Amino acid sequence: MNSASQRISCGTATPSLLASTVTLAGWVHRRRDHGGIIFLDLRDHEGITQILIAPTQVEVFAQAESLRSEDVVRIVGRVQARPAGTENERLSTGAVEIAAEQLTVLTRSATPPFPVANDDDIDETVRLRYRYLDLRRTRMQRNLRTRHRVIKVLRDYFDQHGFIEVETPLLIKSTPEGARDYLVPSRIHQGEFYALPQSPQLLKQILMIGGIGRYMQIARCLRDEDPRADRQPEFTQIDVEMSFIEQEDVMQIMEGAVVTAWRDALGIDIPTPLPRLSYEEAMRRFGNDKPDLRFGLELVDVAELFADSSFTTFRDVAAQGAATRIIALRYPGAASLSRRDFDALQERAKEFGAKGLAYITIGPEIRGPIAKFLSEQERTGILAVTGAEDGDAILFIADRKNAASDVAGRLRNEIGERLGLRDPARFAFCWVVGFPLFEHDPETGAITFAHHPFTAPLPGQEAHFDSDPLSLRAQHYDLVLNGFELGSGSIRNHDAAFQRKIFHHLGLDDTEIENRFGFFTTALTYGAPPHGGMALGIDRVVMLACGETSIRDVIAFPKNQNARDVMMDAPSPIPAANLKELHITISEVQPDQK
RNA sequence: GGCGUUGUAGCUCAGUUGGUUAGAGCGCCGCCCUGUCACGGCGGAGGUCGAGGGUUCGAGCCCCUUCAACGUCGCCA
Repeated sequence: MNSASQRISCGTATPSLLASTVTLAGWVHRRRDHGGIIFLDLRDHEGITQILIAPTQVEVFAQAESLRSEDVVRIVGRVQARPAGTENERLSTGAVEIAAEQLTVLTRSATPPFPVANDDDIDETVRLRYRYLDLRRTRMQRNLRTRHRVIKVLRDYFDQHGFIEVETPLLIKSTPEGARDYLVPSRIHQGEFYALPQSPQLLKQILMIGGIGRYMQIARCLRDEDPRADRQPEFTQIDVEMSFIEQEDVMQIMEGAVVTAWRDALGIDIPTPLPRLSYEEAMRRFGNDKPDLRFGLELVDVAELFADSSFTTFRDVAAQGAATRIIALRYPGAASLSRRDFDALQERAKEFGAKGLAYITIGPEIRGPIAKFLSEQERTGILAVTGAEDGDAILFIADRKNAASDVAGRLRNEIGERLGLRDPARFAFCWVVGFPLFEHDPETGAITFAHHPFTAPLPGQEAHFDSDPLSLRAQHYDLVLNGFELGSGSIRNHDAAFQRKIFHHLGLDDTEIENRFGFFTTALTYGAPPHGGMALGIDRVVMLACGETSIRDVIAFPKNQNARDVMMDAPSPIPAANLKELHITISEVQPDQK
């Protein structure tokens, strides 16, 4: 290498370097070979610089002719202004080019299976198999850098607010509630298993008992459940816990965290305070405990309009009062949809769990299968409460309260999607508070916790604790963005006896409590401070910040929807000797498996 | 586990009512080209039509089974 040359990156070739000799290295982004002259676009993590290979440089020219996409080269050359009229305004380095004097091929690349030089959509399996090539592309470079900046800003924010980062172990005890655990067999202890943490929940609470005061961690969490676009077997939370605080304190800190992240990492100002909705209100207006507030189209209760209706289906539902809902949902512009379209919409509603979907269309006349049942008074009332206009359709969902809300909420999101109202460049945050403490498990009918069993109820409900547990509200708060739950938190029970009472409500006897949570209930007896916290799903935060629709696009090495790493091919069988050492025998292997 | 969509060249896709030898663009290989920047021109190679079975004189196309990817429901304290 020329010792007199200055090392620069492919993103920093500027006119200030004119006439100096520089060294730069990178990947061959593109080669434009004109026969008598060759242009190389050289790329590294900072940008692209054009290299000029002149025919007078005989040896360099001969080597450049052999270059192919993604070969790795080092160039020594002089920075020169591009001839007038040949500047490239789309490149930050487009005013200059490097006239190559030396060219060293550092590595040859095999022909890439897909183009690295653009962000065209490629089958995701292929992207993941060759993830190192995908990571070179602009999209993943940008996403991972955004991810870094968001995490960096959050770490700094919590540091400035007196939090310290504490690492918690990955090999912990299985506590078989909630999600399925990933298990790790113990070699030393035959037949025993560690679990990988679904979250550091109990550990961070014990850190509070340990006097840490303000804890945060960029924490990896592992749950053995089926992946989705917004769920991975392993994912990252920014996990927070605080002592001697109340719900409002945690919400203020976390609100500040996301607003700071958007401002300092993304350059976007989010108006504060963030809107707050009660759980009841969210379900009533949006049919969802994570409402997408980028658009209106709110759910409208119309049961009272049908109290004396000749449409008996609705009248019967309305007669059941508060246990049921009849919801009207405006679908702007849908009056022109065909019968087929509405049939498809009804199918969709049934997929969402609806028993049926009634609808009318608004125009000079009100039409639709149920129109003939509607009195003039009902028609007027419906138009008034929904605000529907000519050209709209109105959908009706009538069912038990929770089912109707849920179906209508899903339909609302679907309509918002169809109408293009879910603009990824808009960020509509909100808090949802006042969740129930307990709920019915729809399968067993038993009482289960709505969030987790360590959540404290709102104070002042003692009178109902035993008589009507389902009426209890929790000190539990969710942060929601654009219809995604970004994070969930609560004030925790810090009284050992009360925590035990909660466990009893959930059907655990003292022996089970001792076996599963004994270490924790014991810790609570030694002066646990009042405490609470929250965790934000970083992958979802960054996904939305990047305008992506899958968290796989903001994770360097994600699993596919079958929980498989297709680059490494994991999971994979292991040698019998390893199994033996772990005291494991495989009881059955399906014959079609490899 | 259920449902939906998709599966054709390395990549992105087209392929009519079932009908001769399955196509395009990009990429790849060769030749030409001195100011391009998605350089251009000429030529060429490249296919288990996801897999298996069936119907048919004949299947990329129709039927059955199956696999995979993505989306979704269940699931995700």
